[in-house]
Amino acid sequence: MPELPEVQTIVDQLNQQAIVGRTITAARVYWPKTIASPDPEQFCETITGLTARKLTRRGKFIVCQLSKGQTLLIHLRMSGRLNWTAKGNARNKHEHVILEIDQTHELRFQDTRKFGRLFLTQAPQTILGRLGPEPLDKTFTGRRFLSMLQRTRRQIKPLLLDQHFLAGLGNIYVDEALWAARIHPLRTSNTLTAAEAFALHRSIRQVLRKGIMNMGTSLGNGQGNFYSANNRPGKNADQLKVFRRTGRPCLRCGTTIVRRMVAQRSSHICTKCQQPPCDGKTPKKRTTA
DNA sequence: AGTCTGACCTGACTGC
DNA sequence: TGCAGTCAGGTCAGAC
Repeated sequence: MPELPEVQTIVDQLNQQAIVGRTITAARVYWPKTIASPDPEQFCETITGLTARKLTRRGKFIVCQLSKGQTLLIHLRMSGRLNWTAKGNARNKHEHVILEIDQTHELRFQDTRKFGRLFLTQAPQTILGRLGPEPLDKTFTGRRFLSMLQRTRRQIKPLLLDQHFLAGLGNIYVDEALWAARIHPLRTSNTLTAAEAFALHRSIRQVLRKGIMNMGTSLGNGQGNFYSANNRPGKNADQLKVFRRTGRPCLRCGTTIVRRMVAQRSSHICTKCQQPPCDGKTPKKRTTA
């Protein structure tokens, strides 16, 4: 669930906790599969005693540069959270990794669905290097995006979800960006006009910036919902124009928003604002939620 | 080259 | 009230 704005929110808050300069004084792993590499025992042994040098984000990864050339990469996947807490508070059953900080605090990796992964590595580029450009980076220009779109003939929605193509977008912000740019999720990437590509480029950056400003999107109250490191939900849900608005009127034209499956992902579309491609293909119908 | 499926997991929700 | 079935914001490997 956490996409770029949610991950950025967590990174910003952990930086406010002044995590940089602090030392990991112990590590415990309760669900071994959470540690992608090295093996959990080696992970605990290596990370203990290391000091945080810098905390940043790349795509949906939280990147924590540590002393001795080590880097901790955290991917939250669907339901991962980081809890910052005083040492010694009772562990909840979904907290799978605990890093003790300066013997006084704990950074806990909580993950209900257990899809999230932690990597401790001296070569983070072997993982991060496979990611596409950062959508909010200065070098990600409209022209560059246009040329990226022209190099392939994939459906635009799964393409935008592909982290190797562009890093950081997930289902929510892709639906929002496509709606804002009036582009149907089934359009083939290389059929977008330059004007459409520029509009989509603009809308991607806008929805992400707004998501960050609102400190992420939280939907409902479930276990998998987004909560920041301070245990606060994001405020972006009210700002969503199309995602999970099935059956309600489009905020631009009043047409009823529909939900369709596109590349096995639920997609929310205004069929008037977002004209389907003219190749005769009809999207698979799906019951509305 | 692009698309699709299943796997990884638990909890929330729906319908009977 | 309880149970079974379905679905969910992500990513990857492997088959076609």
